[in-house]
Amino acid sequence: MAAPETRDTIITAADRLFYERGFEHTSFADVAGIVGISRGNFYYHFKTKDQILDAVIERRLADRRAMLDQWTSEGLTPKQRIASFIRILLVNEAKIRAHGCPIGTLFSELSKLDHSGEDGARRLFDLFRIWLRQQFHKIGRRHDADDLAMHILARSQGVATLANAYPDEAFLENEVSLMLAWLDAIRATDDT
Amino acid sequence: MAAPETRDTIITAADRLFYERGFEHTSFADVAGIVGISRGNFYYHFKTKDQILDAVIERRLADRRAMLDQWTSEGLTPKQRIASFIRILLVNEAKIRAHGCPIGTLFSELSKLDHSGEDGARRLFDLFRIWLRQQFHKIGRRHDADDLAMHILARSQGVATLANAYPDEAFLENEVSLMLAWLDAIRATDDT
DNA sequence: GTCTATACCTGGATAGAC
DNA sequence: GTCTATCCAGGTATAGAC
Repeated sequence: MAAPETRDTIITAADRLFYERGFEHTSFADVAGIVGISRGNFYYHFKTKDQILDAVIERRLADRRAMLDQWTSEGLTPKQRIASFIRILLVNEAKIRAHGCPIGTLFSELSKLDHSGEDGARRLFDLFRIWLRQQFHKIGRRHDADDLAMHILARSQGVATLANAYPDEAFLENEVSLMLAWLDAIRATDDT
Repeated sequence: MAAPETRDTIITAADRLFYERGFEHTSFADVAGIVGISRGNFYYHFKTKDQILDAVIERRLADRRAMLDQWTSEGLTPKQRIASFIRILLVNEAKIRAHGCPIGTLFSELSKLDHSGEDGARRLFDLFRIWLRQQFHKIGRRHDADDLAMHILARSQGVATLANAYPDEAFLENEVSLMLAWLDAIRATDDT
């Protein structure tokens, strides 16, 4: 039963390196070095680099899904749940300043590679988009729930990008406050 | 006098490919193929790949600077100038849907490579940030001009990222409308 | 399941002829 | 200024021993 453990360790290491250095810039040697196995052994667990990417995306999907599920089952109101989403920027502040958003930067990279994994990365956006849409729907914003979801997703992405470009400034905290204020001002009435 | 032309053509081709495929994923052979020269000839014009990157960044800086200078000298009000900035998203809509923001995606990539060019890419953000700050300052927002500049920069970045992820949706136009409405509501009074 | 050794290719970079 | 030929490093992937 040692194999699954190694496989898991590889995914964890690859997940980290893909985030910190990017997918293409990360080599098998890099991952193998961290895991402490030989490059040859790698191919016992993953046939190609794309397979590791797929596994990393699945891992990220599972992680995020678990997080959203927890918020959903915690007895929070929909608004409080959306606030939790916004506060991800604060919880992961140090990493975002250093490497940007793990979802946004991965998508951006794969998009340029015209890589098939682009679809996988988009599923990460979809996960949040659909979940956010549901929350806005519950608030009563039935007609523009998706627009609001996309709006808050975009704001988060932009904040992550600029926080990465200007990591030593108070910008990130300021913007989170603005987003929470925006959320607070949301009323249970549709635009139309 | 043929040399400068070739050099210029190389920069133009590299600029396009770095945007469409990313810096690292673009090879000398790719650029040479478009320009129509041999790989060897390349090194007469640029000693290293980093030198091409520097030239591309300088080119982008000059292009954007010229655009901002034009708006500044066109007799527009500061608000109208900021609106012009926001409408970049519409002017370049097709490209943004296909490849994201040329500045944001370049920065994101170089950031992960811990590349020295990261500083160059940040200068592109700085160019817009300082210019936007000046416009908000002229409106009368002396105390939070920089915050407002960063806010609109971040919004633009986020919109570009998500428009790239969901290119076939009306999202981009919706968000531009929201940003213009936000701008319209700005009053000449400081927060403090 | 893990190792070493190695094949093979791509891509950056150099040398030197024209 | 442009070319061809070539070197070399790094990276994916395979073969086969242990």
